[in-house]
Amino acid sequence: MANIQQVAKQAGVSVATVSRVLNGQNTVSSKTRIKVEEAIHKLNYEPSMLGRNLRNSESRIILILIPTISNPFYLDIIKGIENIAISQNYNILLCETDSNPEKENIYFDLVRKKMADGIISMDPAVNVDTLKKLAENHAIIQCSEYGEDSGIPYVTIDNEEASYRAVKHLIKIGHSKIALMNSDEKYLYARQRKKGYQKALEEHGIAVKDEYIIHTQHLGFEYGQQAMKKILNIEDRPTAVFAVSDLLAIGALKEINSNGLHVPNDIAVVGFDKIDFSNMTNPTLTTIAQPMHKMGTIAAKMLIDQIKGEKVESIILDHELVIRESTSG
Amino acid sequence: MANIQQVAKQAGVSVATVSRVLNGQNTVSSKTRIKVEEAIHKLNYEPSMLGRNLRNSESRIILILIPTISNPFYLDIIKGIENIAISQNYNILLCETDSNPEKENIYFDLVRKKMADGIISMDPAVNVDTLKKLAENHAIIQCSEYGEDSGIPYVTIDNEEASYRAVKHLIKIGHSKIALMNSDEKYLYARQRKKGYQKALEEHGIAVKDEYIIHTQHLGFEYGQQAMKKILNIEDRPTAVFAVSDLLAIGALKEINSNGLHVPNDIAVVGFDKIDFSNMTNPTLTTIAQPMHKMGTIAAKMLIDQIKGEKVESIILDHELVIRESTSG
DNA sequence: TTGAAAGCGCTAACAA
DNA sequence: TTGTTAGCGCTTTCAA
Repeated sequence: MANIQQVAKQAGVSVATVSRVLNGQNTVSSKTRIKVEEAIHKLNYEPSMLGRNLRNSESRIILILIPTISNPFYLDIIKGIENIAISQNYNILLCETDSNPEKENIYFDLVRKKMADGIISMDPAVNVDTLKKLAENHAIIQCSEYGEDSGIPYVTIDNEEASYRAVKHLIKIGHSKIALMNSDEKYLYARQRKKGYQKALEEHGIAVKDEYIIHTQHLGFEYGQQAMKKILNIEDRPTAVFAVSDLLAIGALKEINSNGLHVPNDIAVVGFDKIDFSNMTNPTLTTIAQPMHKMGTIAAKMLIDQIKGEKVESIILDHELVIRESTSG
Repeated sequence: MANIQQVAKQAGVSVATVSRVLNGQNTVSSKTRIKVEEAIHKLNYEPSMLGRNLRNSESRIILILIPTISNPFYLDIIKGIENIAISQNYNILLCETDSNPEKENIYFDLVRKKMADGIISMDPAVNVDTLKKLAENHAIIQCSEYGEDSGIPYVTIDNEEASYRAVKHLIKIGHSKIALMNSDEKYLYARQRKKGYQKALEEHGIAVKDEYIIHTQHLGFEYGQQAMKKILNIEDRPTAVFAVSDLLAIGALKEINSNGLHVPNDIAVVGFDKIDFSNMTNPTLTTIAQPMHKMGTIAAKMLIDQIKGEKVESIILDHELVIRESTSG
């Protein structure tokens, strides 16, 4: 493993010149450049990021904080981030927090210790206070999820509006007994989506029944199944369910089927996220599509701008209601 | 952002002493230690990994190479790797190659340039020659997929045996017209699983029919649907399908259902991988469970041993046939 | 157009 | 038990 010294020696130039060639500076005569390039080739030299990073006080690593990699919702966002990152010579450290403050802190330490240049947080359970403090000295962007008045830039969709449209769709096709399968309301998006649900009902003169609103601890299949069990046991059984996540909705689908009921004839189901699986179920799932890839690219661009020291503004992106079999007999 | 110099000054000691405290060496008197710790606290000091890494010629970063993050098969393996890595103070760079040599090379460069200490490769499409060359100077482990005589240590399961058991199960429950939905045979695992399929058939005196063997380009859901279309069009239609991936099997399930046929009454289906979603389908999917989490932890341990300069041996782990509704009416 | 030299922040060998 | 100092590999300022 040769270093820059040896290359310089081999080429008969100074290390400064080698560095100039390495960084494509045009203050090097082509004769010297060729000598250097030959030396590099001959010694099979690869510049060390370790030295460069220390010198430049940067790591060229970006942290992505997600609660779990098991939710496919994040996949496209990550791909979006990755596209931009790679094109700008950044690398991505994918960090699963399990919504656990201790694990979270391990990753925060990475930026405190300069192992990472910035963070894109997608964890709704993130400790906003810690994040705020960190944001004083480091580049941070919130993606999809955000703390209400954290002052940290975010890119997201209008959750209330999306939820409102989903429920309105159910009302339009004739439902009035609509259950909401929500996650914990400690999360902002959960509160926003509940608002949209309420707004749609109220706008159509439908009373909001507390017993129709079920909360789940996490956004997994099994939680959707469990929640659906409860819904099926409600005396005045709902004829439609709006779940705030496709994984929940798919769990609900499964539970409804297992009970010999039919979707959408007996119960219509709407999900949220448009994950790949939502098209593989039987019936396919009506859902809200977020512009995930775009959200990722924008978040990455915002973060990199921030790392460069530029000021960035929060953005709210459009969403789309995708109507499929689970709401159309 | 204070550095070690300033801490030393503040504490009235040398940088060496601060470094000793930082690294928990017990050659520091508790009086001095306390002075240093106070200084650290007062200055809000965080040691820079950049300096430490350069000095120690390490990055404490491990690369995981996967073809795509969209296949949930990798999730548990990654979690296993992560567990070990974090406990040993390593971080993980998740690298999606898209089975594209150029993208692959970007990531290989990371280890060439010391930005990463080693690689766990799970990409069946990886260029084995490049990998071999890289392995001369760097720590590399192959996980799940491996080059036959690359000389690079691997951890995997016995694919032929697993496949053999899956097909034998289908034979035992009365099938003799069994299709194989395989991926491209340029992949070793595809060849091995085909062998197991053939072995099971031959052992029971069932002729292997070429037209019953369908190849797909990728392991996505849609590819399973397409392949199933072909199988349904075979004149002497198979009564069972063994797919080498759950995603393919789920696509097959969907296609069979869409054609008004019943699983398993008309056609039985077996998958491979036991991804989470394989339990959410209707019917639930019979499949081969690989010990994914364990595979991940072992791969990580092997890699870290290798980074430390130890010699490591390849390992073959057990698998399990999980019988569910798609093969039991 | 090139080189000498300082320094990024840390660890560890050696000396005291 | 502590301090001095060299040096990990690189970039960049300054001078030539």
